[in-house]
Amino acid sequence: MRTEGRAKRLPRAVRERQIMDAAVDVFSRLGFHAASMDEISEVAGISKPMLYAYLGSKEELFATCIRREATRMMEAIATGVEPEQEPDVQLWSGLRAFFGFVGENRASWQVLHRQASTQGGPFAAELADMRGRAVSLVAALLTQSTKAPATKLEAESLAAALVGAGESLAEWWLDHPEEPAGVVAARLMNLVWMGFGDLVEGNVWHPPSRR
Amino acid sequence: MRTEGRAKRLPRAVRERQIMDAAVDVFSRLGFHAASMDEISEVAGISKPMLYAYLGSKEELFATCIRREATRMMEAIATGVEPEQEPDVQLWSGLRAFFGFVGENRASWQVLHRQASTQGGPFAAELADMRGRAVSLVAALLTQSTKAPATKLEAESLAAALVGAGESLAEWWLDHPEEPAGVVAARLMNLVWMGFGDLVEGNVWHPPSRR
DNA sequence: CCTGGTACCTACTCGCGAGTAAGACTACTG
DNA sequence: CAGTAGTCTTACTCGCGAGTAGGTACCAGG
Repeated sequence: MRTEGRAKRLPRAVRERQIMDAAVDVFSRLGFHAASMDEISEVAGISKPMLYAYLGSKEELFATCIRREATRMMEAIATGVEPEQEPDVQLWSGLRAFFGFVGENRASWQVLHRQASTQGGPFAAELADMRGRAVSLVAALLTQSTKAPATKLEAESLAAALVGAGESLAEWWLDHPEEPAGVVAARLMNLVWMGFGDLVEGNVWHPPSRR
Repeated sequence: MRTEGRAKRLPRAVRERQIMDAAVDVFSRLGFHAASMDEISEVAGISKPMLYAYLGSKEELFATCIRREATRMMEAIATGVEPEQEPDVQLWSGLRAFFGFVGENRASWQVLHRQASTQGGPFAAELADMRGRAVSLVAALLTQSTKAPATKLEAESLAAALVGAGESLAEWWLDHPEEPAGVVAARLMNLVWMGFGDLVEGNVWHPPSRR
């Protein structure tokens, strides 16, 4: 708890990471507009001019946050899924990785999705870019697994719906933190793979064996 | 296009509706924080003190907007679905009513969902309340249609997932306005009723006969 | 034609937050 | 022990937006 005095001298790279962490924290709690550069600098443990010297304007800082967190998340998902497995297993791994990331990085998800999507301009574009990558991933998975003659466009739109459902469920999850990640992921898996039509008949999907 | 001069004298009730319409418009375009009372008053065609005299502070005004739009939407859905039909048909009607409303009232949906959910405090509570009503509706539908021994809790959570998926798809739709409402609704219907497992086999859901 | 009440206005105050000017402290390099 | 490059600060300016004081136009009923 420092309140006064000079901050310890640190190399630029380290300071920049501290500042980014503070920024993600504050943006996620307050939103872009309500967050003030004063508060970010205080949380980061430095003074405002440092902020401007290192990360530029408020908008630049926010965009940088989005890019960093988006990259972190896509990497988490990519390392969680192995391309040679069955389609449903791949989807299952992807969902678990996704919800795992969101669960352990609520702030990241907040700033990424909730904040970025409500501020217009370049921020939403940044987010849309990430979503596009996710949709392509799922679409490829679907195309690969489809036996029926489905068009590329149809796969794309279904993938978009699934990604949307995932985003939404994560959003919902933020307000119901008591549920474990695995349960939420399994719920979505069942919903999108089996459908209500099967579920009300008692047919559920489960992962093949253990692990 | 008035730019100067006095506004026509109007009874209070009429003015209040004009102001609410303007507020929904501005809040949806700019978000709560970025929206200014000056701009709302200008769009409404009156001066700022009128705003304060009639609708109170900025926060009160925003909360009033949310309540009004939430009520409008729930009514639109309720009138669209007939309780004596088959479960899947009920769901289908509900989805069409929902996406129909969102399509014809983008601004309402923006202020309702995107804005209300990002501002904390009483706004999110207002929204959560509406979502709760929607979830109960769907949960009842599911419980009624289930033959398997599903718990109430399971129905609730599945309903939450479905409502979440709907919210999300509507959200996505805002950024892809070229799609017609019926197509988006059908997509979600297929996804949640059939599931990918069926869809990749070529099994799709369709409404029973025409209309 | 006066008298009140309601709709409506111009023209402020005041705090908050983005962004900056100008300099002070530290540490390494010769 | 200079000199210099990079870190860090205090202490501002300045505009914008929430909320208000103190009126002016307009329409009743007497």
